Amino acid sequence: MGSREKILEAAAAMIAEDMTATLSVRAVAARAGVSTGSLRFHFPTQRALQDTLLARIYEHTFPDDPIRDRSLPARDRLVSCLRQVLAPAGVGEAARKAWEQAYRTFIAPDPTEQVRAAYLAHEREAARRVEYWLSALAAEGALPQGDYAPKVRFLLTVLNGLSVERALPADGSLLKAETETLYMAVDHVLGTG
Amino acid sequence: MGSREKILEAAAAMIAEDMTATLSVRAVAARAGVSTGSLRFHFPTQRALQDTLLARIYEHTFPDDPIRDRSLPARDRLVSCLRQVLAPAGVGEAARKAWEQAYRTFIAPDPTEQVRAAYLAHEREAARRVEYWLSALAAEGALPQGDYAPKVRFLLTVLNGLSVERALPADGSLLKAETETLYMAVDHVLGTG
DNA sequence: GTGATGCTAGCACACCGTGCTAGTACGATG
DNA sequence: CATCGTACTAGCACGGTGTGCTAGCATCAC
Repeated sequence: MGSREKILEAAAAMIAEDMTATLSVRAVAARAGVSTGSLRFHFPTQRALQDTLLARIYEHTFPDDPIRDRSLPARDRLVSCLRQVLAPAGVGEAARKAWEQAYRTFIAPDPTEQVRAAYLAHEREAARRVEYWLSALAAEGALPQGDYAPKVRFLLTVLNGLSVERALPADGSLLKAETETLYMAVDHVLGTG
Repeated sequence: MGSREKILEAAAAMIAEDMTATLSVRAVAARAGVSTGSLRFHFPTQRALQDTLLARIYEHTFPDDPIRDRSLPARDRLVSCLRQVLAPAGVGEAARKAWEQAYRTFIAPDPTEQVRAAYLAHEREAARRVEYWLSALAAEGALPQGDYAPKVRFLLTVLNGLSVERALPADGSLLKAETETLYMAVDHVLGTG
């Protein structure tokens, strides 16, 4: 097995064991039984490693991803994927229950290291998914390539806002407002607004 | 001037110059002309610095109606105004307390008509302020006139997301992420992105 | 043989946040 | 006056991060 493959396998294993793993150069290299220099050769930047790994993971789990269905405009696909992230937030009564759960686990208790780690795992997982979608759309030219981190954070913030608004009382049509807001956020990220 | 004040002033200056600045321990200490140990004494963790600075910014920048001050770009003014809405959300421990309050009053209880009305009053008040700012900016041509409702809802959703993220554990720089996200939202609304 | 190329190993550098210790200024207390 | 405790400052050390660089080792073409 080539070094490149050993590296990817080690990194995947580390991610699988602990979702909050940071995948540092030295840790991955050691785990793979490879030198840092070798890792650097195959993945010139740490970002490259993360990207390749991310693509590999999602390629494996979601062979036919809606993000790749080119029969729809990019913005529609991204919105649909974001809704997927939003889905566990529930609606109506379920949304309130979901927020009760979230509040009790992440906000109410003192932020011990354990609480922090648990939440950051959730957050990072969501970020990974969003980042993957953005990179997939960037591959087909729907948005410029580069550092997606700010855009990812932006979208996650919008999702957080929408999810809390699902638990709060609302006056008008939640669906319409939510859809409009989602498209605004997506249009900004894709530059299609 | 005390060290603590010098540190906060230096950090504020660095943020003002470049909103994407990272505010590392040594950079801030050097800029303030104090040692890293001294900085550590006043702010035991880097997160503490960020939180106090954020709080300082919010309490310090309270011009009565900055939206009409044409000496600043429209986007800066709008961001500054939105921060005003975000201010009651608090920072750090206060943010968690604030969310406890919000949760207990608006999410936890069954949404009786009274609860609904109370929340909607808040929401409408916030919406009114945002809409006022948008119309003021539209009057000077910073954005097209028309129906601001979708844009207002969009901005309020972003603010909701940011406020809940203040109460949740965070890994990186809250200040930087929050500023970037605010500017993204504002740039989209103003079409300046 | 002689290079050129692909890959590996490993060190060096410049950062980062944080812990720790020695030292200084100063007011309260004996 | 002397002494102690407290508030503060300075600065180093440690372990962590990503990245650049050089030297070495195969393997193939000529």
